[in-house]
Amino acid sequence: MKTDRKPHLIKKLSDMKRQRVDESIVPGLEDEATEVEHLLAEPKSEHVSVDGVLCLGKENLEKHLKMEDFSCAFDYGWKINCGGLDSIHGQGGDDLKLEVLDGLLDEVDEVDDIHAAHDLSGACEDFLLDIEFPEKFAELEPCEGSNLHNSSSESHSPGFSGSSNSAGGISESSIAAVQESNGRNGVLGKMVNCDVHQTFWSKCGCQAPVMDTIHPTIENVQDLDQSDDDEKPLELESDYELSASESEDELEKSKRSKTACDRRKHQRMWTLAEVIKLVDGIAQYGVGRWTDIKRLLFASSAYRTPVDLRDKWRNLLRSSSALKHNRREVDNDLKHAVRPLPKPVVRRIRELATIHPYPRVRSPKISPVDAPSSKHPTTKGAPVYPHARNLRRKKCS
DNA sequence: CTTAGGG
DNA sequence: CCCTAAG
Repeated sequence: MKTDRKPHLIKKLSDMKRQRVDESIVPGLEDEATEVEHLLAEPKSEHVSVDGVLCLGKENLEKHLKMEDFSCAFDYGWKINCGGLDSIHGQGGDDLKLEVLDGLLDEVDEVDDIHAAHDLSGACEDFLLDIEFPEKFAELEPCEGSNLHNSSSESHSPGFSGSSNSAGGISESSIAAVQESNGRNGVLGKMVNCDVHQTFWSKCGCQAPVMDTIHPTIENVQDLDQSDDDEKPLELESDYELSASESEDELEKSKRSKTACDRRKHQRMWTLAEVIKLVDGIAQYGVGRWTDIKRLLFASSAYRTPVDLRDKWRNLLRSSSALKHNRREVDNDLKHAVRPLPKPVVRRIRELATIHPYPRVRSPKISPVDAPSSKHPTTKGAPVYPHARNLRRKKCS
């Protein structure tokens, strides 16, 4: 089964390379073209993908297969949870776990999609969500106290978002994460490979020809990318993950009309890590400081505009509140969802949501005269900005 | 330019 | 995600 695919991949790779050379630069592709360029030219990446695809005969094969068999996924997660953490500096630890787990989840997703027949995959996913996460987060939130902390005191307790200091703490640990995952080169390579393919095609305007049921997801690269932040030429944060429904959607879209291609161009799937980062950012800087959050936590991602962050937050609020209402039903849905949201994350979202409810018409009609009796904008306006406005760079020559 | 809101 | 209005 796996072996059947490999030739395809190899062929695809060379195929893709040719395409790139032939078409050189497609209009409107320049910036992104360089991305692909880097991907293909970068010796490291090249090596990875080639290695991943070709050298499956080595120990990679073992890992590769193991991974696809999902057993490795569990083992991996377990290792991180137990032994891996110890060797990692405490601060970034939780972040690492999150990031890694994010990738892990994605992979489980992938595996799930590929071997849809395997009940085991689903079980694994559930397990990871229900068991792994709570345990990991238990370290962040030792008790329910965090909840009180947030609702009672204006300033969020530092302990609340243990992963808040991600900006700095992440770098070391993420590297460790990458190193940790060396054994996954098989899968990684495959994913990189696919991703290049996907990325390349997406630049051309439309959906890449569906080559396989492989869903490229690589969090590791993202981690690396984000750790070094600021200026990383390797801008291939490629958590492309096309869900079944989505690829359907894409197909339908391109089928419908080619002019519709300019709208809904490339929507990047939000990874769990991103969502967590977003939540962290909101916890730190407050709701509405999208630019700040973007610059501080999403500096490395050229996409993800502040508006995107806001939109995502809006959606997160929606889903989280939906889950609040009838937990039973939605919970079930979430598990079947392509992108299940870990409960701890949902919890945090809800906590933040209670602090600053999304800009919603709270007061349908406030008399402009006596409305500003108290100057503080009730809730959302300015939660508490430690280092607020004057932080932003002002080009006052 | 940034944010809010609707599509 | 995209677009627009308002500060």
